[in-house]
Amino acid sequence: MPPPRPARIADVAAAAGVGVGTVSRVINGAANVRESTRATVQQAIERLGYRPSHLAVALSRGTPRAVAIVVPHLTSPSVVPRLAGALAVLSEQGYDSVVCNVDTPAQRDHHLAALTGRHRAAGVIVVSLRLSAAQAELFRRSGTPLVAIDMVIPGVPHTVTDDVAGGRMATGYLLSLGHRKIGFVGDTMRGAAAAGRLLLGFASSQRRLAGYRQALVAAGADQDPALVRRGPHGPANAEALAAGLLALPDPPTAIFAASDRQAIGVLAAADRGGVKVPGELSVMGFDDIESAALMGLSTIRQQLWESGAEGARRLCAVLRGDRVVPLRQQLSLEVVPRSSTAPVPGGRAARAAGHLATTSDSALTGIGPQDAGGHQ
Amino acid sequence: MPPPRPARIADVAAAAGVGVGTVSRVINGAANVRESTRATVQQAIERLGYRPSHLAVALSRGTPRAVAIVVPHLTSPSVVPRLAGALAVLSEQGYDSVVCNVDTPAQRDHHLAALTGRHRAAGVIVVSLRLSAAQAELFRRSGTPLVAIDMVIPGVPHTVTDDVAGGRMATGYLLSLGHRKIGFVGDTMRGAAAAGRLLLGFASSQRRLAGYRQALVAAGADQDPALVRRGPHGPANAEALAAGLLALPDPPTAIFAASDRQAIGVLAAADRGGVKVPGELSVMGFDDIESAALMGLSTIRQQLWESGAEGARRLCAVLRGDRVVPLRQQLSLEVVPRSSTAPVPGGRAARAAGHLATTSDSALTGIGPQDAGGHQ
DNA sequence: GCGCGGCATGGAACCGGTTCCATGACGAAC
DNA sequence: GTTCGTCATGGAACCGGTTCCATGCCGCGC
Repeated sequence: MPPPRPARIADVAAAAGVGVGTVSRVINGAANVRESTRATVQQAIERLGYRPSHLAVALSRGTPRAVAIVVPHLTSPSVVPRLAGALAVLSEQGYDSVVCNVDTPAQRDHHLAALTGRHRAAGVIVVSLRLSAAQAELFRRSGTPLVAIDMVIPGVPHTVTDDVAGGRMATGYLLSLGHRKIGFVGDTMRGAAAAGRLLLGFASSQRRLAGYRQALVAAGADQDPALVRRGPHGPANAEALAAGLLALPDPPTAIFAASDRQAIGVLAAADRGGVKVPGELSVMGFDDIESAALMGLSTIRQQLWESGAEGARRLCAVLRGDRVVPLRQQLSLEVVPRSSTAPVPGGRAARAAGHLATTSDSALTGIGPQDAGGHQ
Repeated sequence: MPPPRPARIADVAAAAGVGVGTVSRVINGAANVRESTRATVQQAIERLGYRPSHLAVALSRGTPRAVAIVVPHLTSPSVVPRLAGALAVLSEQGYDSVVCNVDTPAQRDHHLAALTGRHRAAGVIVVSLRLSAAQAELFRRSGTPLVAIDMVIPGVPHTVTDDVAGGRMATGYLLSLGHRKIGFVGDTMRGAAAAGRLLLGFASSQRRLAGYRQALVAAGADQDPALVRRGPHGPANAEALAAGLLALPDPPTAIFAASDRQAIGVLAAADRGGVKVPGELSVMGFDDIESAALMGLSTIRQQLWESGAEGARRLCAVLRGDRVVPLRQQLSLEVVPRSSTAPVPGGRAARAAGHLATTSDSALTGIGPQDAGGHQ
């Protein structure tokens, strides 16, 4: 039988007539090896078809060459680009990426506990997941480097966006089109928890709502509590919420949904109710997931792919031993006008629309409790 | 400092006053350990906060507890559910899942070569990716178990669907609604390769086209080559292709797109051209991705999540040492009628629509070169 | 009372690398 | 010619578990 037993480093050493240390140096490209020796060893490696054991290397070096990424609700469209961005960077840096998908709190706790185990992962990236103090402490004590994406964890490098500013931008854009009665559709914590879903999106929904309110206040526009509808996450629920808004005696002329998925539910409600978009109703989403472009949905673009890539880059920096400062990294947002928004029927305004369309309004961005930083 | 050095098994043994072998037995729940000893060791483990080294365990046992999943174009909506299904099963079975996203042939080759390395992965799942003979041979020789999803690889367990039958079902459904001029929009290999994209979707597009043709022949319907349009993958391209169909002097009353993403492009073209769906044009997709439901797109449902889960289950079976027979596992398809299809305007027919709507037509399924098997 | 089987146990060998230290050869400087 | 430094090299120790084998103790049967 040709491959009775895979060759190990000692076999190569014997075949090349050298010591194991020399073979190791050749493999790792160490400097102090005579050229002729290197060639001899190289030949022996090829002749025996030798491949180093990934496990043995990792064990000797004392650290696995794999990082784990914990994501909630993998099927949710906004997390996929984040994951893809992280995978691209990690792959390029030579790391294996262990992906942990999490749909329930139990799964989250299970994976987080497991990942703090010894020699489990060189580092961990968590996406959109809140950690309990105990869990964060577990990471600290186990010495497993941690970075967060779309979630603030004290003492941990995190890559986020300013959702409050985003809420202001979306609402400000609608205001600039002349809309004054602007509805909001988003999700609640309570409903989300009751449905067994994690807090994915909740925190951001809450902050985007805050931005919505700030923009309305700043513009002196109508702030009718009846125009704010919140319920469990998901397009189907959003559709029901939007239907409620459209059934009002004096319905809004525009709706800002806290996410593109929910905005798609709003579009469905409009379609079902015979309300023309954007003729009678403007709809604004958030995230700029792939479907948004396909459906012509106006939205706030969030750098999803880039957020994953940046998180991964920062983790790699930590793994190299670099200090990552500042901990907070904030990616910018951008208004993306498409065909779901239009000036309010019969209204004036729409003067600043062209301006707002292609860049984030720095004046608006500057308002509020959160800093509006750039990259790094 | 409290944690100067993580405890290892020898420390536990010393603390408990036993040998390392005994500690190992306690950890792994071996039978021959006196109860009092077990308790002592257990206490020592907890007192020292001992956690076994994942790497050392894997190295000793001779196999990593991780499997790799190679997927093309992670951002493509149809692969995400497949991945999620596989992750769910693997996680439940206690495996780490290393995800390799592949966007170019070079990346594919790189990952496949790496994964055959020694102690790299306990097994590998490839999704929608063709392997060269050399690559398949590499897996065989390296002894790395391999299973395929949505791709036939000789000698390797694979979980697939009958795309030809699916093409027949989609076209047959449109025929049952009375449509006779039915267009096809799909992708080509040439265009895909030119764009640097992999063969993702191409092979299935080709087979779905074959089913389309079979159904037309069987129904004695119009088979105009001008109604078949193929180009690079992606909704934007599909939109252009569909626009071409709609601009024909005698345009089709229905279009079958080889995938939901392309169908969404068709919908966009209809929208842009002022063609009412389903009033003037019926549109049929394939896959049943999440967006399809949101947009009311009629489609052929493929069990995407389940395909990933089944592939993972079969890999686990191989890893347990079970023989997996037969190699081919075929998942069923289903017509999902939504609001993008309607009886042809002014037509009779639509008699069998209700029937076809909820179940695959077994008569149609039986035709053609491929077997129509069930699960397992 | 003695021999034997079985069970709990200790510990060495092993998984397959990396790394550090000791060694020997060689050239340069004195 | 001798000594010292440098460089290539061999090989043992180590990473942290699992596993197998030898050992000792015990109880049982004769």
